[in-house]
This record gives sequence, C-alpha cells and structure tokens, in this order.
Amino acid sequence: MEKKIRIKDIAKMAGVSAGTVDRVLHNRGNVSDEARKAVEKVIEQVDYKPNMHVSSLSLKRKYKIVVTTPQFSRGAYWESMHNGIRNALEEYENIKVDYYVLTYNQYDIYSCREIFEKISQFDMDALIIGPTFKEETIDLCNKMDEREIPYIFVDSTIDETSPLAFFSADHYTVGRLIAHLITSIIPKGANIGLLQAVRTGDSSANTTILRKRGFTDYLTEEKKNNRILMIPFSVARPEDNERHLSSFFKNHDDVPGIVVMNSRGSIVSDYLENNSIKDVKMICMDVTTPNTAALKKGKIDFLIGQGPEYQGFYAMKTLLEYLIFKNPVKVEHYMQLDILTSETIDYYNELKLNQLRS
Amino acid sequence: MEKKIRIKDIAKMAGVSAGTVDRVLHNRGNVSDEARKAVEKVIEQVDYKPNMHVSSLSLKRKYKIVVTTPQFSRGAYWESMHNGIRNALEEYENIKVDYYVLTYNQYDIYSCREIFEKISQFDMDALIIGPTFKEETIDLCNKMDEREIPYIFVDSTIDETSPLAFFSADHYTVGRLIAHLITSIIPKGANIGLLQAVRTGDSSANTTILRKRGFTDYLTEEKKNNRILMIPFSVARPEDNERHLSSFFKNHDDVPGIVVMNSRGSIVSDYLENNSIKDVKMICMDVTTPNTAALKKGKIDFLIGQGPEYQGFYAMKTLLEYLIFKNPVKVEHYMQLDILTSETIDYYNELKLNQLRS
DNA sequence: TGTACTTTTGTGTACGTGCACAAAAATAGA
DNA sequence: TCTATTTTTGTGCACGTACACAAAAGTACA
Repeated sequence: MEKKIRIKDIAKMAGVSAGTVDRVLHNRGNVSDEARKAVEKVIEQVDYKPNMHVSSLSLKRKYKIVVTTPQFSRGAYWESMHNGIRNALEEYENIKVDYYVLTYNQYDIYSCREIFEKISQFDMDALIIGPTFKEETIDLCNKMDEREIPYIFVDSTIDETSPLAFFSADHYTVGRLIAHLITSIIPKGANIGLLQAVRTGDSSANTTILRKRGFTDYLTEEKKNNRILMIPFSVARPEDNERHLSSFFKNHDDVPGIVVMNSRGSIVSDYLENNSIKDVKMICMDVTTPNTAALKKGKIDFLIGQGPEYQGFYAMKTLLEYLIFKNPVKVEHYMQLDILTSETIDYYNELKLNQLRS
Repeated sequence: MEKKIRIKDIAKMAGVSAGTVDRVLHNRGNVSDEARKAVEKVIEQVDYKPNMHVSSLSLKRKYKIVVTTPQFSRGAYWESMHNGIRNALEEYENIKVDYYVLTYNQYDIYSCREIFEKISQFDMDALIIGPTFKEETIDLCNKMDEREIPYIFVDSTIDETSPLAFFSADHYTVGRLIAHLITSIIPKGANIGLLQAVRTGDSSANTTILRKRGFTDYLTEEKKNNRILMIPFSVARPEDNERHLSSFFKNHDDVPGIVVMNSRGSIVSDYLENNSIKDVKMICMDVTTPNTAALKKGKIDFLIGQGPEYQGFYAMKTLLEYLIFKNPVKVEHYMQLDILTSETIDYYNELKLNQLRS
C-alpha cells in the first residue's frame, strides 16, 4: 500500500499551513493568489483522496435532503429504493442529515403536483427524485435549477433536465433483454402477450415507452415475427383486472409467452395459477415480494431486477460526497440489470449491504 | 436518525471511565469483575456500533494477512477475486495491513503443496484461501487451527475444515441453474454437450462435482431426458483441445446446446465460431475477458457470474472487522449468482466498488 | 502499620479533517 | 510614519477510538 497523502503533507509541500490547504480545498476564499496556486499545483501532482469518514467526523454542518418518490407498500419496488437510501445514510453515520421523504400517488397527477409544489418551496440542500410525471418533474427541476439546489434522479431520468447525476436502468436495453429472453424460451414466431397498463391520461411513463421501443426494436432487428397481443390492465383500479385478463384469455388460448414491463407481473401469474392455465412462460420486472413468490413457484420464468437498493444507495452516497467535497460527479449511471430465476432468487436478497456480522 | 452511542456514553452509563469500556470491548484484561459486568450489562442494553473507520484511524497495530489462490492471468476469474480483496483494503485505508499474495499452480499438486508448506510456517494474523486441492487444503487448515490463525475461504469451501467464514457460490445450485437455462433454450429432450476437464489425477475440484450433481439432479427431477455428451478438454495442455473438440464434433452434429461448468467456455465458443458451427446454444461460467467477448458476439447465450470481486471484497472486509473487533462472524456466505446476456454484460462491469466520482 | 508489589482505573495524546479564532501581514488613510 | 482596517495565515480544538502511561486502589508480607 502506497503512503497516504494527508492535508498536512500537502501543506508542507506547498509551504503553507494546513488551514490554507483546507481553505483551498473547500473554496472558502480568503487565500492569496500566490498561496492558492502553490496549493493547487501540489494537489495536481499528488493524488489526494480525502477520507470521507474522518471528514464527517469533524463536520459541523447539517444537511437537509429531500427524497420524493411514488408511494409504496411493503415489499414493493420503491420500498427497496428507500432502503438503499437509508443504507447510505447508515454508512456515513457521522454526517448529520435531516432527510424528508415526500411521496406522491403515481396514478394521480394532482397528488404529484401538490407534493412537487410543496417541495419547490422547501428549504433544503439537495433533492432525490423518483420521477413519474414528465412535465411536472421538469417544472420542479427548473425551479431547483433556479434555486441552485442539486438533484439526483433514481429509477429513470428525464432528458430535458440537468441533474447532478442519475441512477437508472437502461430501460431501452431492458426492453431488448425482455424480448431476447422471451423469444429464446417460447417456440419460434409464437404469439407474445404484453401487459399494457392503462393510465389515467398522463404524458409520462417514460420508462415504459423506452422499454417497449427496445422490445419491438429487438424483434424487428432479429427478424422475429412474433405477434404482440396487448393485455389491458389497470393499476389504479385493480378490481378490473380479473375481467381484463379473463376476456383476454377467452380470445387467445395460443399465447405461450407473456411479458410484463412493470412490476405487477405477479397479478398475471396469479391469474394463470388460479385458472390452471399451464405452459405459459413469463418474463417480469422487479423483485417485489409477490413476484419473488411467483418466481420461486415457477410461475414466472425470469425476473429482471433493476437493483433499486443500489440505485438508492449510490444516489445518496453520491449526493453526500458531492455536498461535502463539491467534487465533479459523473452524471450517467446506468445500473446493473439482474436476471433472476427460481434458483438464484434466494441468494439475491441474502446479502444486504453493510450486514456481514452475525 | 437515532442518537449514536459512543464509548463515552457507555462509560457514563456504567459508572466507569472510557478506558475501562475500551478494555472490556477489546478483551484486554485487567478489569475487575464488578466493572466488567457493569459494562457488559450496558452494552447488552444499548446498541453500540463502533465506527470502523474511526477505529482504524487510531489503530496502531499492523496486520499481516496472507492470500493464497491459484495463479491467474489478466481478465481471469481469480484476478477479479484479488481486485475485490484490494478494494476492501482501500475502503479501510487507514488499517495498516501487510498482505502477501502466494499463488500456486492449480493444475500441479506439487506446486500447491510447496506453497502451502511455506504458508504453514509463515508468521501472519489471518489467511484467505482460494482452495483447489482438497487434501492439501485440509492439511493447511489443520495447521492453521493448531496455530489458532483464522482463515476464510473464497470461491468454495471444504466441509472438513472450520473456517472463520466462507464466501462462495452455491455450486450445487449453479449446476441446477445451468440445467434449467440450457433446457429452456434448446428443443425438448435434445442432446447436451458438457465440457469435461481432464485433470491430472487430483481428488479435488469439489466445485465441479457439486455443479455436476446439481445439473444431473435437475434433469432427473424435472424429468428431462436429454442425453449428456462429454466433451474432453484439457486446461493444462491447451494445445490438445483443438483435437478434442474436432473429434467430438465429427461424431456429434446433433448437439444444439453445450454447457461449460468452468471458466473456459470461450475456448468452445471460439472453436464453434472458427469452424462456422451455427445454432449451438451455450451456457458458460464466469465473467472473464474472453467469455465477455464471446457473450457480446452472441456466441455464448448465458454467462453465469459468481461475483468474485464481491467474494474477495467481503472476505477481506469480514476478516478486518473480525481482527479488530473480534466479533462473532457469520460463517456461511452463499453469494449472489449473476445471469448475464449480451444485453446486460456492459452494465455488469460498469459500476465498480468505491468509484463513483468522475 | 508500613513498604513493596500487583491489579485496577482514569487521563491524555494521536489519528485526519473541519472550522473557529487569534495572530500576522498587507493595505488604506491621515 | 503612524494608526485603523482588511486580508491572509497559522494554531488549536473537536469529533470517536485505541492505546500508553500515570495515578489510585488493592494485596501480601514483614
């Protein structure tokens, strides 16, 4: 291991005191040009990596961070995201952070507007956004830009904004992956059912659009001529789904594969199970509790995980590092896609971050 | 965030000084029964989590850690393991560790014996073992047990030993997974080629045995009646493989799927490519450079990753925490299995531990 | 009861960093 | 040139932990 460079070392090399180095590092001003240049020169030469954990030890500042995502229930996708966020806060336990979670109803645009309006007035140092409604999110981001408050996206990003960073799956690739998987496990050219969420008139669901585009692009490029059959489906009114599904399967008894591009795949797999419809392959998204159960029972063949825990974890970690060190941050973070089967799911949730001791 | 409990707090609660609490925490002795019990009582009540990073800051001790694994080349499986180990050392940069890497030739039992003999005499605080030869490893472990030096396995474990912990894939499940994957992408009941490494007379390769058992168990349980065709293969003498492969494919032109349970799958996929043998599905193990290339080109259909970086990372992390805090450690750590396709591989290597800044 | 020794306990310092405050240097105004 | 003011610089403390050392208490023996 090479010798660690400390602030004191830099100070000695630049011929100034540690205090001056600190002022340069943190842009606190009150430094003569001469001294600043001397320090900057040394910093360029040596590879100084400040020790976050030690920094936070002596850090007096308190940060206010707001996290806004869709509402969630136990074992759901967004809960994992929040778990990851909390995990990062635990890793940097010494940093004094007040964090406020404000969730909105992702099927109710008015709920989103209300919450975002509140947020845009909120006093805070940074914001983590799990976006759903595009225009509303752009509005919020514009206000954040004006107030010079940094924000980070998780789950997906929006082109028209300028976030500090985003942590997201590459949803286009998700679509291609789903197409690849389903076509490799069903007969050549067979029909594919695609769950189509009917939303209450929103211009959003960017992720779904991207996924669907990836899905169809793959089929076209690979010259697969499977017919895609839309299965209507409502998240806002789950009581309708039984009807949607039964009318679909009444008309189509020749669907050997179904793909679901949102996290509600278990609704379909449960329907198949309850109605003893066999030999239908399923590809679904997200490691939720019901999806996990369905995967284990073999009702879902492949489950694709977006690693929301990691997205949340790295989003918060990146934010904290940025707030403390003001370092430039890499903007694009396309996260790992996890393909899970009944064999691997048990080990997927096994190893939680930071919990190695027995 | 709840208030953090510090040593000083425990001291006050137990009515002793911080020094005494420290002595109890680290089992340094020289503490009266009365004081020790008082401190232990408080510790049981409150949830004291020492801050590793701060601890290491004031830690004077220097640890000697030995890592022994098979030799490796660039981009190979074992290199990733060592990268993970180094990563953990970087995370705990303040801990003074001398670490010695001693590699042996995994195809030469004498090389292993020689290295292990050296290690058994080596002065050290702990040992990380990537095992290959069973009996030799057991011997080494017995000697470590005698000397009361803790050791941790990575990659795989050996039942007859008592390691502090192990970080490994569940190799039996790996076998089942491979069977599951291959049977779902080739025609029902079709022949499956299985690469069979011919080893120079060793009683080892525990991992391969477990994987193969999982593989055949799956086929039996799921009533798959695919015939398994062995493809001989030599890692020690790679010049023979061209001959092995060509003689195999001369006799079998009806093999729509091949599985490889070690990391050398790209040898087969390269052969297929070079000889224009098409429409053969392949399932291979381990994210090595050549396997990655083959996966991207579509020559391998699924690649299974064991996450050696994570195994190495957590092994070293666990070891350091144990050495410093003497905390009890969870022994069994079956790690996540990653299923990779051409779509997901790019994102798999993207996010390295600890490297978020641009 | 006093002395020598051992065990137990408390205190102080170091680690690397942030930050407050004091000291020193530079500048301005007379 | 002297004083007042501002800018720049250095020093010292705090954070939570490990560990060395000194102080205090306890024990043994004459």
